[in-house]
Amino acid sequence: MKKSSLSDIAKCLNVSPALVSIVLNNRGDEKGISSATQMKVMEKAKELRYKPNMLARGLRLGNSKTIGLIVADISNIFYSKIAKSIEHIAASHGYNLIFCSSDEDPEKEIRLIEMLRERQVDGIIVSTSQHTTSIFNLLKKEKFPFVLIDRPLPRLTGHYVGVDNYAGAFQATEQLIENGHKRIAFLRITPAYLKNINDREAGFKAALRKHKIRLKSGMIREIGFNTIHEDVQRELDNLLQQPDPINAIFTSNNNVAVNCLEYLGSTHYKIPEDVAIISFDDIDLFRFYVPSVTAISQPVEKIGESAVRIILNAIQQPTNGSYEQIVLPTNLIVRQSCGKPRNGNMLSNNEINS
Amino acid sequence: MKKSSLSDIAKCLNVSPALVSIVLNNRGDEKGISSATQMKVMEKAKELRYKPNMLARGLRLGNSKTIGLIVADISNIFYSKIAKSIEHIAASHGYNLIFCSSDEDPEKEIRLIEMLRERQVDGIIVSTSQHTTSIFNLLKKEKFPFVLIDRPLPRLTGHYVGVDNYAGAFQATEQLIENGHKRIAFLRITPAYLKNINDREAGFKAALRKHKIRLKSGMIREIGFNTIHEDVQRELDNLLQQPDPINAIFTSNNNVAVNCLEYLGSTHYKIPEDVAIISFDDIDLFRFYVPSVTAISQPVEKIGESAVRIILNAIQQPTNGSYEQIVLPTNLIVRQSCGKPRNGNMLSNNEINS
DNA sequence: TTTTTCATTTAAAACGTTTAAGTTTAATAA
DNA sequence: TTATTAAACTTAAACGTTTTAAATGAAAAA
Repeated sequence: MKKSSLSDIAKCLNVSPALVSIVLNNRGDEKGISSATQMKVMEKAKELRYKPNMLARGLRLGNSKTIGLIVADISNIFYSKIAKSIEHIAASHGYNLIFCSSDEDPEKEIRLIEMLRERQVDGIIVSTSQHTTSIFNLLKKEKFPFVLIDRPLPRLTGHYVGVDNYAGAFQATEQLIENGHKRIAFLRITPAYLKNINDREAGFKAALRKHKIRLKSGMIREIGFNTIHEDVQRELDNLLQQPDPINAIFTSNNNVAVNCLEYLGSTHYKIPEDVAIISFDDIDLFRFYVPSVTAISQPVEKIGESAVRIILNAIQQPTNGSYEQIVLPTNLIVRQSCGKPRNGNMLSNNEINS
Repeated sequence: MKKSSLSDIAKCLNVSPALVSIVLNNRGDEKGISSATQMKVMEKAKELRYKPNMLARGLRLGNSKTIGLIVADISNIFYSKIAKSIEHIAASHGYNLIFCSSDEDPEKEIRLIEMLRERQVDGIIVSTSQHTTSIFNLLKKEKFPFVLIDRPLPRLTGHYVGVDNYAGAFQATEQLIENGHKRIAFLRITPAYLKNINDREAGFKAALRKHKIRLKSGMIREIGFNTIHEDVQRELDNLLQQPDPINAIFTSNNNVAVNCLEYLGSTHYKIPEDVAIISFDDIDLFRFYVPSVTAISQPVEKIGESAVRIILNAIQQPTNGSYEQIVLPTNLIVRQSCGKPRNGNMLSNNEINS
C-alpha cells in the first residue's frame, strides 16, 4: 500500500486536487463545496488512509510547525525537564520539537542553528553557549524568531526567559552566612563568560559585602565543563588543606555540587559541621542525600511555558520591535547541609521565595 | 535580507537553477561544470548566505533526514540518556531528531506516530506503550522503518533493542536471596502488559524457584505510572505491617525505588537490616544514598547506538524481511542496600555482568 | 430566447529543490 | 568540408500542497 496524496483521492472521485485540499482543511462550507462532495472526499480520504505531507504543505505555506530546541546537554535533568514542558505545550499548539545538544560548544551551536534554519523551523529556543551576540543579531536582522532561556546574553536585546540568578545566589550565600559560615568558596562552572553564572558570582559577592565578610582571593574557583570531576577534586583538596581552610561551599550548579558530595563522602569531612554546602539547581538527589542538601530551585516548568508562549507569539505576530525579558524568582529549599536545619524532618521542603 | 534560493543565485549569475544545484551538491566535476563556473556559484552562494531549504529538498527526494523518537517521559534520566546518545549518533550521520513524550498513553502514542509520518520522518525509534502490535504491523505493511527500544512487543517480528530483563531480574533477586532475604516483594510498574516488566517478573519468580522459596500471594504489587507515590506508600505500609512482613524489595524501575527510599526514610525501618532493596535501572542517586543502593544497570548508550545503527540500515536498505533483535546484558552494581557489601568502600562500583 | 446570477468546481501557478534528457557550442576526426 | 564527439550548460517535469482567479453549468430573471 503506497502513500496516498491529494491527487490520488482526486483521481478516484473525478474531482480536482484543489477541491480535496479545501475539503480536508475544513473549508468546504466556506468555499461552497456541496456537502455531498465533502462527504465523498472525507470518506475516500479515510479509506485511502490519507496523511497530509507536511513537507509539501510547509513548502507551500512557508512554515514547518516545528520549533528548534538547543541545550548544552539533554541528559541533564535541568534541561530535560525544561524540554519536557516545552514539548508538551508546543505539541498542544500543533508544533513539534527538533532538539539538539550543543555540548557547550559555541561553534557547534552555530552549526545547529544553521541546520535548524535549513530545516525551516519556525523559531528557536536556546540555552546559548555563545559569548558574543553576533549569531543572534544576524537572526534578528533576518527577523527570525528566537528565545534565549536560562542564559542571558549581556548586550542582546531579544526575548529571554530565566531566573534571577543574582538574587538566588545572594540568598544562597546569606543562608550559609546566617548559619555561621564565613569562609565560603564559590565553585563555578566554565566557560567564564556565561552571564547567568557571572550573575550568581555577583550575588555571592554582594552577600559577602552586605555581611562585611572580606572575599579572600582564591575563594572563587573555576570548574571546567568537561573536567568537572578532576577539577572539583583538585580545588577542594586545595581549599580544605590551605592554612585557613574553607568551611562552606556554594556551587554554581547541580553537577558541581554532586561532585563535591562525592569528594566529601570519600573524606573525613562532615557536612555541615566541617563543611556546609548549598547548590544552585535543585535535584532529587539533594532531598535524599544524608544530610539532605539545601539548594536554590528554579521553576523549570514555568521557564518552558514562558519560552513557548513567547516563541509562538513571535512566530505568529510580525515582529514589532519589542522584546519580552522574563526573570522568574528562585526558591530557597532549606535542608540540612548548611547547618542546623530549621525544622527537624529531613524530607520536608521548607520553601522560601527569593 | 530575504532568504535566498537556488534561483536567486542562478539569476545573479545568469545560469540555470539546475546548475547551481549541481555545483552546491558538489557534483560539479562529475557533471562537467567548468571550474570557473563552480567558483562563481560557490562565491555567490556564500555572498547571499544561501541555505538549502530542506522541506523542498525533502519533498523532491522523498526523505526528510529526520528520525522520530517516542518515549514515555523524556525527563526520566533513563530515557534522556538514551535520547542523548541517539541524538549524537544520528546527527553524525546527517539525521536530526523529533522527540515526543507518549506519557505512557497508547492512543497518544498512535497519534504521535501518525504525526511523525505526516512530517515524513524517515524512521521511528520508540519505547512503546502499546499492548497490541497492530499499529506496528501497519507500519510493516507500509514498509516504514521503525525500531522498538527498551520494551519489546511479544508477538511482533520487528527490529528491537533492549536488555535481558529476565536475566537482570533473576540476578537481582538472587542477590537478595544470597544475602539471606527470603520474604521478597516485587513492586512493578503498570501497565500490566509491558513485556519488559513481565520479563522482570518472570526472572524474579524463577530465582525464587531456583532457591526453593515459595512465592506467597500478594508479594507482587502493581504501582500505577501516574500514582507512584501514593501506591508505593500504600503497598509498603501493607507489606511491612502484615503478619509475616517482607524483608526485601525488588523494584521494577528507578522511579519506584526512589519512592520506596522516600517511604523508608520517613519510617523506622533500616536498610538493609530491616528491609533490603534492589532496583532495576541504576541512577546517580543510588550511589549517593546512604546506604548506597544496589541496582541493575542498563547500557543506555549502547541501546541508543544500536537503535540508530539499525534504523539507518533500515532506512537505507530496502527491507529484506529480516529483523535485528538485540538483547544486551545488564550489570549488577553491588552496593550496600542488599546486606553486607562485598567491599567496604561505599562509592566503589563492583560490577558483575549478568 | 437571451442574459444574469449563483452555486460549484477547476486550472494553473507557486513554494525550492533535483534530475533525466536535451541543447548549444566548440573542438576534433574523417 | 562535414560528421562526430566532447564539454558545458539548460529545459522541463516532478515532489504534494494551497490559493487565486477563472470556468462551468444550471437555474432564475429579463
